[in-house]
Amino acid sequence: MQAIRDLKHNFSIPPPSAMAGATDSFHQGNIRITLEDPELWKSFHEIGTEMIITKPGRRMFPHCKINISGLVPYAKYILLVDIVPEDSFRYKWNKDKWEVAGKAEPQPPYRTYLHPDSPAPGSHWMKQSVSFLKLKLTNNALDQHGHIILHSMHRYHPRFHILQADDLYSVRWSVFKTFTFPETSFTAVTAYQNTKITKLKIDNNPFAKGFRDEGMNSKRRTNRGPSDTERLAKRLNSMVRDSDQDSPPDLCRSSYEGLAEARAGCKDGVKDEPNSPWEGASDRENSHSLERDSPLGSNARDVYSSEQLVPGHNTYQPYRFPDYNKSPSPTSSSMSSSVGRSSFESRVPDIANVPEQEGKVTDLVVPQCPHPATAGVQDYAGVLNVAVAQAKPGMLGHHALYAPYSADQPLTQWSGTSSAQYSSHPHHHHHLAADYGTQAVHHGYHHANMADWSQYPLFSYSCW
DNA sequence: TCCACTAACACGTTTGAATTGT
DNA sequence: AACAATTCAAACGTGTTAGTGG
Repeated sequence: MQAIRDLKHNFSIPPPSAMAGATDSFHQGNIRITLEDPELWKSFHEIGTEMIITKPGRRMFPHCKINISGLVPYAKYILLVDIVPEDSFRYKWNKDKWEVAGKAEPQPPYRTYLHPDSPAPGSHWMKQSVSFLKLKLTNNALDQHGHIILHSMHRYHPRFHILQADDLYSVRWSVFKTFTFPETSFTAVTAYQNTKITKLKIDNNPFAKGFRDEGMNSKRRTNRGPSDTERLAKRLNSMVRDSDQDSPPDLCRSSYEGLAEARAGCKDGVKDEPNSPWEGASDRENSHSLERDSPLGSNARDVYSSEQLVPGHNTYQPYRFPDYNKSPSPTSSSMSSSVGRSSFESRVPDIANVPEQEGKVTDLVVPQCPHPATAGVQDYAGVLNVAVAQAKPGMLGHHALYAPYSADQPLTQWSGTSSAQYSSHPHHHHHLAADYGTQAVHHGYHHANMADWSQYPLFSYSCW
């Protein structure tokens, strides 16, 4: 609990003058991240990526793996991943298509995954690719392992955060870079719905090799003896132990290298697939369009583009669109999206010329107060809600921090730069115009009013 | 009846400790 | 004695599917 208090203090709001200076000083960097295996991600995205979520937790596939450049080699950074809702709907799989099934359920406890190498020097992050292999997704709201909790049949996308800090206790005024990749959006499911996704996963994931041989699945036991109970207990024990043990670094531990060829072949096959899994989405030109996937159309896309939302899921609530009935389906969204996302589509032809894939990035200023604030609900501002697989010296010694869900934090407080402000950054827009689908969007978000920061946490308050 | 979900399943991959070699 | 390479068993991760429950 002392750790929480310390963090709370570190993330409290500093004087406006301090903020202005710090903001300038951190803009000298040019941090870039690229998504590894972009073709694989696109292959999935074109079909409609599904991620299995289970009670004990399931890894993502494709994995979140990135390459980073532009960091100060000797400065220390913390890498975080969180997964945020794509829209405010619940979906269902109906006759080879995803359809809106209703309003989204209330957000589960918000969690952020902290890369186990954090904090590490920039040189460490840049010398090799950074994978979040051990990030797990669960649908268990009471999960004790620190996995990221999601709702089944809801759509999400991961965000990558880079924070310059010596450790979680000394987060200073720094630019909080947030990156997103449109092709990493996915639907959380408890069982695969789209058989094409299943096939793609089996073809690309070595762990699924056991299911490649036809006929083996017919072998199923009907008698489940006591040994099963023992086995289950054993597995449960191992899971508990695993959650408590230090995990080896995730850096460059990918075991899926050498799959590029199979992937390329797979992708080609997908490209020729005439049917989109999203209802009414038939325009191949929009195969990379996010709004194709969302019944919100351009509105949803605007929310997506406003990647200044470092706070938890709950901050999305006010920006959701409860009258989803007005958005008939992803079909209409596909049509209306051209206005809101013109820059995305215009850059599609340029993808081939883009050497590497970058994430959409957001700059955020992480506040820190030199003086501890008195206890109070608002004083929880900025406490990281982090799931960490491995604690380093100086880091939190806990594997998971939990946050109560609340939906009373207006997104507008964090979106001082919505699409309008976003457009005011021509440099970033250039990236958009040239590289959508492969390039990240870079948002510069700077809050003009300190009151905005003082009222809302960077991350939801956590306790354990 | 439908649908989302769970648990058990079998098997390939990964991991890391133990062993052997230099 | 120290280090590297190899071996091997346990643990892990995977999609499938029967069963469950709302």
